[in-house]
Amino acid sequence: MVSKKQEEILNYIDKTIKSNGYSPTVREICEAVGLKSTSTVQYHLKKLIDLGFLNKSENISRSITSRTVDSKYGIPILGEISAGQPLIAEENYIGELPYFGNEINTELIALKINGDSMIDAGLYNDDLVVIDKSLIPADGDIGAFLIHNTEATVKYVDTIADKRYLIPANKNYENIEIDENITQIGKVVSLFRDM
Amino acid sequence: MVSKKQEEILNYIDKTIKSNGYSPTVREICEAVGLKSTSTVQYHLKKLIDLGFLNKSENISRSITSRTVDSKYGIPILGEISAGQPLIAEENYIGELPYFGNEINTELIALKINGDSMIDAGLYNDDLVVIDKSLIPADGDIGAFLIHNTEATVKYVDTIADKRYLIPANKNYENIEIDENITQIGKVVSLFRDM
DNA sequence: TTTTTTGTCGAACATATGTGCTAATATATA
DNA sequence: TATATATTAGCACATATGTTCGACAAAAAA
Repeated sequence: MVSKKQEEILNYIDKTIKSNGYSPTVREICEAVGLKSTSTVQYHLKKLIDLGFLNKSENISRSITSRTVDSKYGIPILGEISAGQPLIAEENYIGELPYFGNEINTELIALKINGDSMIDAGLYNDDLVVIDKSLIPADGDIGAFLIHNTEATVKYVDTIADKRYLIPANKNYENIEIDENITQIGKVVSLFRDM
Repeated sequence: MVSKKQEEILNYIDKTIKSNGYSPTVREICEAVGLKSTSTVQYHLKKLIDLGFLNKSENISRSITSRTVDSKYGIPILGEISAGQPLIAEENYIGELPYFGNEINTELIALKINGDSMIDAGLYNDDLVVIDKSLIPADGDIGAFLIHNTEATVKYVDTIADKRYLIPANKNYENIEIDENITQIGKVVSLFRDM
């Protein structure tokens, strides 16, 4: 879906916005990722925008904004995960949560808790959890996972008798063994609740 | 130190960065604050930069960054409440939480939950609750209160037999009748948890 | 193999945008 | 009142920057 070059461009844009506070120009991207024509960059930019990774205003310089970044502009909140789509696709995006940690991290997304399977861990229905995709949930941690590539869930992780399980914090739910149907999204690092 | 026009410019820049994700051009500022010459804007910009309110890279479009844009909308986080001090005294201030609403509200403060008296309501030790001082907690709401003007506490509020009580969400704690020793701070509107 | 898709380049164009200079007018200060 | 300081305007210039079009090669699909 996203080619190597496009990922490279995405990373450069994110990095630039983070360190400078404003986005790079087409020509700067050109130079940075080793392309010789600005129109090649335009070509990739258009794709990245169509995929929902970037936003841009027409004819306005340095107007690229990135959803995979960032601190001041918020953590993307994802709703229903659509199968096949990249996690941060336009379709899934339902809002934004301000970043409130200390370090800058481009790997943060937020998911809305659905149901009460984690209620004994203090995660309530409609709570928003922030997930760091760069962290792997260890035993005892709460992690976010994708089941069958479509449904997102948040559970404890633990190892029981050499097998790893998703463990709900509610006696009415069963443990789920982690197999090839389950993809790891990241570790839950914080929680936001609106009352 | 900062003239009216400069404050206006500062506000416009902050607003633009916040809503668009990138800073305005000199000409956009010009238009927005009702000036007719770009050089006048340059003049004010230079001052604001010298005063440390803004940052800017030379010859680079839309490269203005603002230092006030972050802190301006932050919610003060209060630690131990000191007796006698006003609630938002310097002494109590232990940090800042980014603002996440749409309108600007100066009536928001954040408190750190201490203990487990509200654990059955999903408020855990060390959670941060955001309190809107302009809202009065109604029966059934969770509110923040000051006991003996020194100790802050977060509890349910309810009326039992014509008397109002602070009600913990934990069977190991007792209800507290609201009397003259208890001052109301405001209503708890949201929650943050760092894991 | 032929066709389609994808990625790349170069050049030209239009305009968006920062900057510098000069002058005029207000406002404050001596 | 005379002098300095702060604010504003107008204009012109250089260049930073987004966009478009045509061409071409490599990779993938048919």
